[in-house]
Amino acid sequence: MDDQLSRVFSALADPIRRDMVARLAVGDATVNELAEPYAVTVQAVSKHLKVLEDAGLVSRSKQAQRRPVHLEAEVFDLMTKWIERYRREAEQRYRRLDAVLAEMTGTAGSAGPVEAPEQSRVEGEAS
Amino acid sequence: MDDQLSRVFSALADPIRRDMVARLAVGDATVNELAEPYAVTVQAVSKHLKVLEDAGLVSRSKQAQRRPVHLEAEVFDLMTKWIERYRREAEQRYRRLDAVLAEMTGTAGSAGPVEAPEQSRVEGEAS
DNA sequence: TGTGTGTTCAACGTTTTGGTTGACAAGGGT
DNA sequence: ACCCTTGTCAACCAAAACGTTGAACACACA
Repeated sequence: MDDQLSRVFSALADPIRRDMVARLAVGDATVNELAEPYAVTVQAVSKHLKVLEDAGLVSRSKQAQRRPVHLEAEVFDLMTKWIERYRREAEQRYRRLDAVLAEMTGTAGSAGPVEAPEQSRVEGEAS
Repeated sequence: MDDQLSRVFSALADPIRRDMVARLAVGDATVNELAEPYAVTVQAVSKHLKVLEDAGLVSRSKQAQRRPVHLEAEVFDLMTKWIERYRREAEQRYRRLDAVLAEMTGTAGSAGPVEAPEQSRVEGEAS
């Protein structure tokens, strides 16, 4: 895993970690509090938190010997931006295709490639 | 990996797969077209597509001996809903905390747990 | 000063992931 | 009929993910 977007998606791919995020949305919590609902050891939860922290989804402050975990909402925007971008493009294309089909009224199948779009080497992570 | 949300996040955790989604947002493509930009074998790309398909992000139609890949935009909503929900909660809590802090003007540190919120066993995947 | 609590580190085992090569099925094109 | 292209399947491999146990570290408190 290299870039942050990968780390964020990867972090949220685990149900336990998603659940912990849900829990943290309610309020900060300690590692033990977070571990309590699950049938895993505290060490495992600590590792999960490290994953979330590396993704920037969570921060840990050092308060006496316990480290309250805090959810960082900003990183969510990174995902939202990525998702919205391509969802929008896909939907636009869908409408465009609809229009084309309406015009030629059923010549090509609705599953055909749209003009073989030039293989434009998508720039992926940029933006 | 069991539930769809996990599969979707996991699928998008890989840069190549995200790039393929970006490419598919422009228009449908065949496996070879998708494989062309990358330094991996066609078989590897085929596997990536299987992951995307299992996540419901992509569908493959059988057209002669080639199988055009099509992006399914709807699944994105699943993620967006999940993300927005907890981002909103976290931000609300942040504002609430701000208000509390403004009221008591700096008694507790800004990192302290907000009243130890009763360990309310978050219902996670529901909704 | 010791003892207990909260958290992390290190080593280990198992499963999943992402890649490879090689073989094979399914359909055009000539 | 033959081959050639397109894509998948199977077996294998190395590395990463997720869990465990056991030890260590950092503090509070008696």
